[in-house]
Amino acid sequence: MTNRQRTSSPRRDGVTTIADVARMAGVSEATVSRAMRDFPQVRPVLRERVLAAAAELNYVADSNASRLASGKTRTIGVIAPQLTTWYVSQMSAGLEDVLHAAGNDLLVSALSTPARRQDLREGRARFRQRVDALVLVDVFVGRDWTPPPSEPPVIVVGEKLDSGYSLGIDDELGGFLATRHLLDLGHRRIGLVAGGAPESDFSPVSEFRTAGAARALRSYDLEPATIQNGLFTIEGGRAAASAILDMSAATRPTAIFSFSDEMAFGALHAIRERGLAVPGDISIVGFDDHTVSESVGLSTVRQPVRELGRRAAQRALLASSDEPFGNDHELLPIELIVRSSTASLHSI
Amino acid sequence: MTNRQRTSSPRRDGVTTIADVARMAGVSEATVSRAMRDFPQVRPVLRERVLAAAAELNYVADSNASRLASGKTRTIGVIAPQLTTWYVSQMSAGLEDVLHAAGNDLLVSALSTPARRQDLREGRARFRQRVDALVLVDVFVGRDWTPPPSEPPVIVVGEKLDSGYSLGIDDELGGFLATRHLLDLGHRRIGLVAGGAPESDFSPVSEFRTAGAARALRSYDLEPATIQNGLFTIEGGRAAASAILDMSAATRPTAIFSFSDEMAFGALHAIRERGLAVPGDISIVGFDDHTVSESVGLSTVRQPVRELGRRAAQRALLASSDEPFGNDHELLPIELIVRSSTASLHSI
DNA sequence: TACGTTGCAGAAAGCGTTTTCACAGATCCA
DNA sequence: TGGATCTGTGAAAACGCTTTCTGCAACGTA
Repeated sequence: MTNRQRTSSPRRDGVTTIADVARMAGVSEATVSRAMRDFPQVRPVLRERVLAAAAELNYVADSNASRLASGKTRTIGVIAPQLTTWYVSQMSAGLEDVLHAAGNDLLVSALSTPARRQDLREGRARFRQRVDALVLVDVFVGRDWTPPPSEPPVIVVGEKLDSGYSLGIDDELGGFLATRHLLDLGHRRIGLVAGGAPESDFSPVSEFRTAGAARALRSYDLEPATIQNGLFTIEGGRAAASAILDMSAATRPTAIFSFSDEMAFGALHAIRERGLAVPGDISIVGFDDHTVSESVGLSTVRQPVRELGRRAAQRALLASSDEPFGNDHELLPIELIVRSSTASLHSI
Repeated sequence: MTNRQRTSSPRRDGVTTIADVARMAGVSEATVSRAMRDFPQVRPVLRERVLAAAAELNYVADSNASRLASGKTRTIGVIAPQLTTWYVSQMSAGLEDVLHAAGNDLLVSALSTPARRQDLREGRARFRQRVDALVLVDVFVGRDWTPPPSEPPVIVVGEKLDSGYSLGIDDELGGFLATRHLLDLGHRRIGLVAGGAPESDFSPVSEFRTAGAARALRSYDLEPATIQNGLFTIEGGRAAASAILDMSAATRPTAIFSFSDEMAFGALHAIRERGLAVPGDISIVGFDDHTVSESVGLSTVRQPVRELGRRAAQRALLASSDEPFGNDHELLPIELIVRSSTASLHSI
């Protein structure tokens, strides 16, 4: 009965601590700590002994204790307006792909309410000291925003930042490609279904895609026939499309460019509800290349969302180590995918 | 120059600690801790002073330190085979709904590789001492599985457990409803698109839905025309449907019951690829009521996934406090939604 | 007046790691 | 052969909280 010192009253039942391993391996706690983390200065013999003991006892370092001692959480946080969109779930999967492989964890948080800025502040507060880095998906901070010091480094996805690290795609180009495709097919009255928060302006992403669309239209001396806010939701897309279909026959677009596939799905619904056919009566092109877009034959602009997530995670990992981590805006390629939802105007 | 004691060298720059607040409010750290957590035994005057100081200094307790001291993480973990399915992302959203409101965090992890059991063990190990409770979504542990002690309590979604807490829907009933709907429409050759891991058996969920389908068919002295494994993915659904469509005209089903809407989307694609029409040439009913199912007019069995997530979160919260937390299997209601992908056989 | 109580607040002892610091022994160089 | 430089290890000091324990007043109660 010699153990009465530290082994006396563990709070949670049989959790083994570093002390147990040290005792079993006959070394100090410090050596266990070093051996477990593959530090070079521990002799192979001892390392083996420690690892064996750890395995035997099924020991895993308490992450909270190690965080407290080291200042590293091995956790990356992701903040997004909502978790249910296809875009965000793909992104999370991409993040998880690389974080898991690197032994890091993913902490997610939604900014459900509309008061974006405030929530972001709140979101960051909740994550402060909890994560090594933060990935902001689709939460638009304003390009002049600069991450405050004494807070975890931030990776912004979907918006270009003046300073700091951001990544995304060339939205202007995407808008251009989709619109030119429609123009190439002979369409001249083109309606846009853009997106943004309910009562606020369109999101920066929308602005850029709109600009791209406008550029394409300009070469024909045209303007968008109408721009509706589809809120980047299926239901919103349906409402937006309804509004477009309600236009008088003379002005009603013959083609719709929806800034997300999900909104396009809603639009498809609205179109079918009225007994109209796609692409017979109206063409529609989306954006994203949603997983089900191929199934429903939706033409779209593909963006590599999961890959975006992977890159963001790599960057976050980099930022969380103390690597020099410069300002940059990384752009991933996009691609127009033509399926059966768009057709030549003259074939009607 | 009186402060040289503990204030000397903070590791991360200007992070304010409880000591700062204590000093500013002129009380002890213990009192700050108590005041911040609304403990009753601190005088209102002091509480005010503390809260004011904390606000002034923008103080937030370091969660790792408090976890270490208290043994509570205020974090719930969720483990799922993959993050990209609609089902899982809805579930996560539901979890987040209530966790966020309760001031808890959500830690997510995917079990990407096929070796389920092993991964689960690994997943749990990674989460050990990191979360107060674990939610297992769609990872099938076997109904006789019982959570090991000295690990966080587990909530299982989608599988009924003999002991422990689980919740889900009545899958057998769901299978029955979908199949009877098809039978009511006059279909007699019905193909099933079930799901499970690539090389393994069908998942328990699939087994139950199959049983329900069999029960419905039995009243007509029938059996499923075929059962294909669609892997619960869109692509898998497409392949499964292709296999079905390749059957000889005499045996080919006139209707398909797909165990998930996503697989049904894939099936729709396969059907359209062959120039066949839905529901003209073949009827199809799905399962889930995926967000885009309404848009594409897919008949389906709706299950309240997000609500399932909310319940799971509530239960996880309960389990993480030391509430008595009995064994139970909670069932949420499901509902057949008839849209335009199913039609009477005789109308063909 | 003396003696429990009770209510509040501070001191201090953890919580389980990591990391600095000190140190013994081995190795090196002149 | 003596000092100087390495190497590998352990002791002990953080890390920033929570919680127990202790103690001082103020309050009945006898």
